Amino acid sequence: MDNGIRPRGSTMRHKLGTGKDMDGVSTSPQRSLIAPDNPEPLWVQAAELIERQVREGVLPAGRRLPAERDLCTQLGISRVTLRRALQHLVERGVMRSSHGRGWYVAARSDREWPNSLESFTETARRKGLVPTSRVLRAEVKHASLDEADEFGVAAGADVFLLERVRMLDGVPIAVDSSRVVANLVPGLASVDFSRASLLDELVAAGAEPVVAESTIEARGCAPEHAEPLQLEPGDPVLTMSQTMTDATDRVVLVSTITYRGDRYRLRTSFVRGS
Amino acid sequence: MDNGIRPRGSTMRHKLGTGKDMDGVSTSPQRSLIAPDNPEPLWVQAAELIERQVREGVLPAGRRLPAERDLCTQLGISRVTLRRALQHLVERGVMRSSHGRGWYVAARSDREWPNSLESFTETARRKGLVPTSRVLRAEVKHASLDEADEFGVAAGADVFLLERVRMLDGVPIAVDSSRVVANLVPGLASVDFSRASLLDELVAAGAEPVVAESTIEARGCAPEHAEPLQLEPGDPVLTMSQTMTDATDRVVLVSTITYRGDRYRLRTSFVRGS
DNA sequence: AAGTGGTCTAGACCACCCC
DNA sequence: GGGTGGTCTAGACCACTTA
Repeated sequence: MDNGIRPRGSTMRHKLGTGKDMDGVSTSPQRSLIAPDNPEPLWVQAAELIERQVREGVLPAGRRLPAERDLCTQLGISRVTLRRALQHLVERGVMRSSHGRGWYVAARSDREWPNSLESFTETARRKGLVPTSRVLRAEVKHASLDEADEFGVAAGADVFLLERVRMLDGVPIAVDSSRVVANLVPGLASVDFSRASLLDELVAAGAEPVVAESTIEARGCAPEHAEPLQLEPGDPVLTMSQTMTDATDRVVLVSTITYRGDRYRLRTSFVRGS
Repeated sequence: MDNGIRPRGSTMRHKLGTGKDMDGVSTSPQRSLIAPDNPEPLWVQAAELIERQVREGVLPAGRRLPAERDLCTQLGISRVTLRRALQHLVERGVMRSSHGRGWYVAARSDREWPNSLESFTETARRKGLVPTSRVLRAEVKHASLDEADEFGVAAGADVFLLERVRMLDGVPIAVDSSRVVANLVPGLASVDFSRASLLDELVAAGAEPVVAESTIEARGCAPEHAEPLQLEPGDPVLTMSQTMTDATDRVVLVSTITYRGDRYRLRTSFVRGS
């Protein structure tokens, strides 16, 4: 093998399968893991290929993978790269390793738990419910002193405020109140947020959140949330406040979601240690 | 450099510093990163060394690290190993990289956020408060059908039940109700849990939890929790239910913590993506 | 153009598991 | 002892940033 990175479109550097290799990871005929024009890193492609086969049931829970060194030749990648992919799948709860024994597909229950807090949309998808929104407010206003501090902008700067009732199958579940610095995403005021995702707009505008700092607490329902949530003031609600930052450390989104206590439950799983 | 792993106690393979190297990571005189008898992986040692210097202020927030290739020679490790350490520190919120520019110490605020849900003990430490416990119940009982299912044991098997009021500076904050399969940790009934940590006992018994699946919700306070929490029934409480599993997939701990809504707030930060 | 992080490789040794 | 994952290395090319 040549050293360094091969020209991504010239060399086919592994034999590989006709749909199924042994009991291991299978690849489609005529097409290897490596899509010559795929800009994604190899380890991402490898991870996606394996995860897809797990999701589709080609690799059932508990199945042992071929040995790393075998997988390497099958996929045509180095062991370091393969292990990076597998490590990624461990973090996603898809695979588990056992020193001296091998790699195993994780139990289905492990895969159903998000490794960070499950978002409203993810919950809906997992449960097969249809998420919808009713917009209460969508307007540009001037930043208060507190908001200016949070976003790191001048007080009085334009801030877009979006307040929505989030529903599952038409049943009101939560009130989402989000704020974005207006000049980060031009044209926000003209978007129909009963359908659109605020997060998608941020990503499209090049302000993708990468870190979310969250606090979660239980409170009594505030009077202004009682009507949209069909609750009495004082009834238990779960509030999650998040501050999201992009890769350049800009605060791009500040949101507070207020869930009906009896209609929503946050889920997460995490690895303990260090 | 020789190939493979050098004998960990024979070769000193890097020059290195007299307390401070340029503006970069400093190492103590007479002692390099590599403790010959340290069984920890090199990348863990490297990560700990850097994080220590960040915590102690030797590397202030925003400071740029020396280039990877320079750090490698300073620390006497390969670039792959160094990058593994740095990647680990990214996940812990200690460092950030900028393609083409360099590595930077993350803002202090980022480091104060736990990457998984902050535990009661961690909260106490962060705030400088003293965590204490009052034991309500500590007894061995027979597993109910539900408990048997959760733990994967036979109904009627011995289960240790521990119920405590958790306090900060003497103020009641939460009621913690935990269950452990009794034969996993012999002698549990004789431990004084007003001081001891149940988690520590599990670790000592070789049943260290590695994964915790958690659900979080807001409820009205149950009658039996009203007195220990000094609340009225129906007042908002935050409940977190956790199922912890060890490396061999055994369920080792099932717990429910009920926090006073007005006295506790969960904190977490996580990386979005994929 | 030089410097820096991001990706990738081939090959080595170590530690654990099981026969 | 053979197989398997875990760690580590030296060196290469690519992509972004800065001057």
